[in-house]
Amino acid sequence: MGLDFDPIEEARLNWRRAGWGDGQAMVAATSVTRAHQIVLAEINAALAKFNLAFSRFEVLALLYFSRNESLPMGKIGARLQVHPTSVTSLVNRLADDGLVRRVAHPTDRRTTLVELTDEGRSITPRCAAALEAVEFGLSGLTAAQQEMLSETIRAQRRASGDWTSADAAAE
Amino acid sequence: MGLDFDPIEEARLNWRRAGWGDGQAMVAATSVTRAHQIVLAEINAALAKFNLAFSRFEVLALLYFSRNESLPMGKIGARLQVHPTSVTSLVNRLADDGLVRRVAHPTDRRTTLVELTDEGRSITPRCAAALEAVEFGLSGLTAAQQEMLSETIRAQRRASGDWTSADAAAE
DNA sequence: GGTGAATAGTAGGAAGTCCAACTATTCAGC
DNA sequence: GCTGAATAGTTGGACTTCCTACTATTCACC
Repeated sequence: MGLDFDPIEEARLNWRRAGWGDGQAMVAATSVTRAHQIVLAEINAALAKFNLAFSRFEVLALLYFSRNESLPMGKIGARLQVHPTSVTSLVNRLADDGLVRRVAHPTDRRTTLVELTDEGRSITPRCAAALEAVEFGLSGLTAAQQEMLSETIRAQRRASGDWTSADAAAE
Repeated sequence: MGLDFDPIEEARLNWRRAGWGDGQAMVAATSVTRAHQIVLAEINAALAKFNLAFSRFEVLALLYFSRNESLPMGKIGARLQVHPTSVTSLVNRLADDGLVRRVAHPTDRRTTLVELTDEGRSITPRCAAALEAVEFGLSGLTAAQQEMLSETIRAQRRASGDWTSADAAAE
């Protein structure tokens, strides 16, 4: 906020001056970190009136989209790519707020299903509208820039093995 | 891991199907979140042997680059764009590990200076080399892609007021 | 020069994330 | 069918982040 220069550009100059490299990867990684910070802050501000944070909304949206509005904990973690303990924590808080409930799996007693409550089902589209209204914190970018950002990161995600290119059989 | 489809592309389809919008901003924001997750995980893995996390390395690098290898807490927060309480927490842990120390400001008794210890000074370039070796977790991208990513995010950062374009007076 | 606003930093608390360790359940193979 | 490996979740702890106070100090202005 109070700076009169781009701090990341400054870091690149310092990095080069120290002979640590061209600073390109450093700048890219730092930019990603900062972009995440910006996006998360604006998203959370938009969701504050619903008493939600982005990660919790992601769980609600995932359930909303799924066939029976219910999914096992593990599936949620795999889809959102978060740690099992994070899923436990998120579902705990969502359940505290009455937006989801835990249900026993009919055949596998190891598995816990999470399903939307009526309140969860009703709040989810309203949250989505609030997020669309602020363009997920990315209103500083044109549609083309948003697209380019997504595509570039997609290359990185593919390289990181986020998914296998659909030649393989189903799980 | 484990998925045979791109979960973000899947989310875009669901988003459209529900009539919530074109999903472009959602995909971009989700991509940024995931990119941050990937980058942070790889960076932290590279720094694990130094018992550091990225945010702590950022503090060390900033001090390393500054004139007297010391800065006020507040300046650190402004440069790294993190909350004052985060700076307190980071400096606490760096000080616990003997990499920095707190020093009283000579004239302003409100201010606390943070300066590198000998150990901090010696570890910093070695961490930088470790990060360059893994390209900050972005080795899945070409140099051109890294550059494009940085430039696109730069537009968002400018729109978010990360800095004022050097026309304004100093702070 | 004394009062009130601004500034610098810290403390306590909530949330999110990860890890390691643990319980419970299911499955595989002899 | 029994034993051991694999799977599903949870618990407790560490770390990072932010927020809302709060203390201490400095500055601005009457």
